[in-house]
Amino acid sequence: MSKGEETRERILAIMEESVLQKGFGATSIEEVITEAGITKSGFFYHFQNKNALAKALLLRYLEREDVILDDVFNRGRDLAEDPLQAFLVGLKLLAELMANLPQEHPGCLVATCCYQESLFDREVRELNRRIVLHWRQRFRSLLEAIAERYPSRCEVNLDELADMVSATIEGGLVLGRATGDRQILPAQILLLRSYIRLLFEPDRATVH
Amino acid sequence: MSKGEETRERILAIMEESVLQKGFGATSIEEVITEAGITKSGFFYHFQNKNALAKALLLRYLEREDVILDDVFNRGRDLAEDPLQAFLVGLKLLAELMANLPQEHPGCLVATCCYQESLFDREVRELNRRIVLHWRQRFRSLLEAIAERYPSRCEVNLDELADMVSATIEGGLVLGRATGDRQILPAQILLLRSYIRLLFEPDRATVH
DNA sequence: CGGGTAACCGTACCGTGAGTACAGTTATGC
DNA sequence: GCATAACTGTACTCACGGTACGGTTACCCG
Repeated sequence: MSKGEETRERILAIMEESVLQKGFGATSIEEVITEAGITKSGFFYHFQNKNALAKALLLRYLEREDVILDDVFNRGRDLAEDPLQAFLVGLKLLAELMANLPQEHPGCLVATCCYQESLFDREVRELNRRIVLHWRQRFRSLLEAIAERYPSRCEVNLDELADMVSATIEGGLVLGRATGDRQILPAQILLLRSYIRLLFEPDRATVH
Repeated sequence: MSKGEETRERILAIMEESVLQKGFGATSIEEVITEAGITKSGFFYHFQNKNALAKALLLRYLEREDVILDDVFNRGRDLAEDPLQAFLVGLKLLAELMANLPQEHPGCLVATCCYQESLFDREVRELNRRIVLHWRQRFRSLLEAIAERYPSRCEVNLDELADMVSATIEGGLVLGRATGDRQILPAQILLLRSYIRLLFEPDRATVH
């Protein structure tokens, strides 16, 4: 990594932490460059403006999220070859991961962007949109494998069900952030898990 | 309503529309007072600062939300006396309501506040927290009536299940906003409804 | 109908933060 | 060792939140 890339990465890391903690609008360039040990000119050498920074941040975030989700659901697949069990394990691992996040868990950058729309240009919004559709695709493919093997107890659209995973995470983050209760997000993921079980898991007397 | 209250209300209405569309930080006092036809002095006569405005906005929002939710779930109760059926009808009505929102559906002020935290003081954040707990209470009481009559197929915590209603709405709003697809939110509410059915509805061959 | 107060207006000002301009400087990699 | 990348420094502009404060208008109440 060249020196330039290194500085750029440092800016992004500092920015991300602050944005997730305080929001995008409330994070000033000045405080970022102070912490990064550079000057304003240095900052604008790397990023045209705050918008470009947001875009880079979203891209970086997307990649990291992908790695985390890949990891969780791949481990699920390793532990159980059945697609349903694999997904359920993945959700449980995800819930555990979210429960053990270090202090003040971060929100989601996508949601942050959502509620700051006018600060960003069309390109950023389009990127935001693509991320959500990417998540849909990710979860849909897992759900398709499940639906192929197990009939669902209730007719559901797989795209919508895939969105439900994202929506649960986003919703759980909002509530967790609003209340300051970090257990809400993992609890919501486990409720989603329970729904998936009721939907696809073959009959038993009563599930517990 | 006195002239002062009228102006205050006008400010709040203009502010709310803009905040839901563009976010809190991106809505300037100047543009609000221009649209309201008053001066800066006039604005600061009514509100100490932007924070006080946010607080008033949240309170107003809470009341309106309450009216809407009361209406929807009371109508559910009127249409079916069984608490489960009443809740299911309420959810369906809510989904319909959300599907038919006029253009660019607004986000949620609570979520907006969540992702702008540092802009607000402790009082606003505390208010935000209380709103979420109020929602929990609201849905919990409906769910308790259901759980009393119907055994659940799967052990669930009623507080968490109550939160799931809020989380579904918040999550659906985020996704809808990010993608620009207004159908996501109602679809998510219907999925939640399907979960409630699977959880509590007595056995039939297959639910459709 | 007079007066007091609520509901503003006008003007001038400050601090902060985004962003621009542009010339100069240091460091790095080939 | 030299070109270029990676900055620094200084000096602005503009928008926005917020303050200060004196003056003005409108409304309600006795």
